Amino acid sequence: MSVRVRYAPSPTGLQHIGGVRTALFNYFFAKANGGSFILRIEDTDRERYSDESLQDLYDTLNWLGVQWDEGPGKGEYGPYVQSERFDLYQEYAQKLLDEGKAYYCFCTAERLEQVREEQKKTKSKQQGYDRHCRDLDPAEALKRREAGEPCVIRLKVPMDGKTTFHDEVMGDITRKNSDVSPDPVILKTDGFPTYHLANVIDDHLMGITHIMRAQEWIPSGPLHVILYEAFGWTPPKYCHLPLVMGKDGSKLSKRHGSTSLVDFRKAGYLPEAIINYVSLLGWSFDDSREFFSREDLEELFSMEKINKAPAVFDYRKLEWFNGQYIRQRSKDSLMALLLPILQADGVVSDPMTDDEASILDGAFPLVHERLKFLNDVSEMIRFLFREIDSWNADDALPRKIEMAQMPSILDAGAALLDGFDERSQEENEQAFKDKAEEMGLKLGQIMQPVRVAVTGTKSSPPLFESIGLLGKDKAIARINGLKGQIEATL
RNA sequence: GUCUCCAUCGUCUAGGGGUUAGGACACCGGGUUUUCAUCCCGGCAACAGGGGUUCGAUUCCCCUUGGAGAUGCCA
Repeated sequence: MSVRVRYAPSPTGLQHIGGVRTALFNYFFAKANGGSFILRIEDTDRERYSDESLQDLYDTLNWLGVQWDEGPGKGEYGPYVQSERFDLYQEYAQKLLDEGKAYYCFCTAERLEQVREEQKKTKSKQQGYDRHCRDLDPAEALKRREAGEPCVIRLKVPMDGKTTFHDEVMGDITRKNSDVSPDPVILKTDGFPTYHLANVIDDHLMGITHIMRAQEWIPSGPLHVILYEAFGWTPPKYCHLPLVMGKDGSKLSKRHGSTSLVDFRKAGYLPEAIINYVSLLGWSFDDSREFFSREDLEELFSMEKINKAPAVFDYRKLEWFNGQYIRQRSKDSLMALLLPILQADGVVSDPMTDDEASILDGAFPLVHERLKFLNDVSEMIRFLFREIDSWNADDALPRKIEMAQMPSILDAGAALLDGFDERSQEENEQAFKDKAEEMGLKLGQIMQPVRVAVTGTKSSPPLFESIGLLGKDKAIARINGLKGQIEATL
């Protein structure tokens, strides 16, 4: 039987690292086994549902290059949106009702709240619902329901015995039935199913062979098995993925930093960096290899190498991957990403002028080696396209130099640029060295003021290349500009 | 509280009854270099603790400790 796995997100928020990790693992597992990856939308929470979340889901998967074999509007097992399967759930819930495996419950939210309070206060061992309506006479209950009294349907969880399910990663997991959530709601007042019901029905009907999801679902594993048994179905295989944690060891969330994929996208991360890094959260290949493209993973991913312990999300390593992948990108493909950023930041015009295009072309190699995030590009090369309004004189001031010496150093720098175009890179460097020596300075003590004057910052792409791109006249003008600014303060 | 799960460098991990416990990020040092990066070289750094089993445990078992997750008409 061929592998069929699914990613079944709830469109109630932006796609985040945890969800994407689950999606990716499912996707890779399907691909590596010649199976199908199914996308199912679990939009049963009508309160929290949002169209934006749904759009974000599609955007994110597309950005990552993850394509689903079946999903909304595509495939034989549809519909793949749970709200469109509404009637199906009624039907199956009714079946459980008819067989005495589920029951109507008329308890109000207030009563439930009270029960919970009481349990908390008395430190009762019994947790959750007190099964108040479990033994209502079914005929009586039906009458009340038909009279319009709001109600839910709850599953009758066996009160003794135990339930075991096998997890491909964890091994056997057993829970006493008395410890399983006591009679959870499977159909809500609004007629929509809860996760447990919808999930089990859909996974069964869609022929899902492996359920790969985060470990936070382990506790409801036995409950789901009980549901499968109630329907007389065989549960699929389970594979619970280790949780992704923040630095403090709790489940990764917004307070740990950016977690949504849009954030990463906006911050200038490359999809290949995210894919590579995330694939290594709870999975590994061997003792040395750590670079994997999406295509590699589609081939190499294996369930056996998933590990059990939770993984802390390390932003620094992701950054490092991002830098690596930026350097791996071809000029064209990186430019295609950089140009819109430069335009949005007003560094170059839209469309670019010929001048800008040629400067940018020359600046590319400089930037390629230096970029960690795509978005850093604007700050890095703005000075090549836009004038500098004012300088930070302290930045320009080298160690062991007085501000009063700066005008003469800057003059020397400007003078050196006079013959800049006629000299080679090496000759220019030599000229600066000679001049520095002549003035009793170290090379850096003349380079730094000039660098800050020309680029506006202490750290910049190589100075001579920058001046070459900018044009020596502009460079000289900036040097004089900084000099003027300093003189005004002396 | 209760239930379940987990436990190798700070982090991601490899390994597995006998290894100098390997790699990567981060960090520190050095080299290249006009700054910043890149790049190269080197270093620091781990089997949570206690019991077993065994000739021998980091590896297998148990306990303790620590951590996490779940305990919703959210998924």
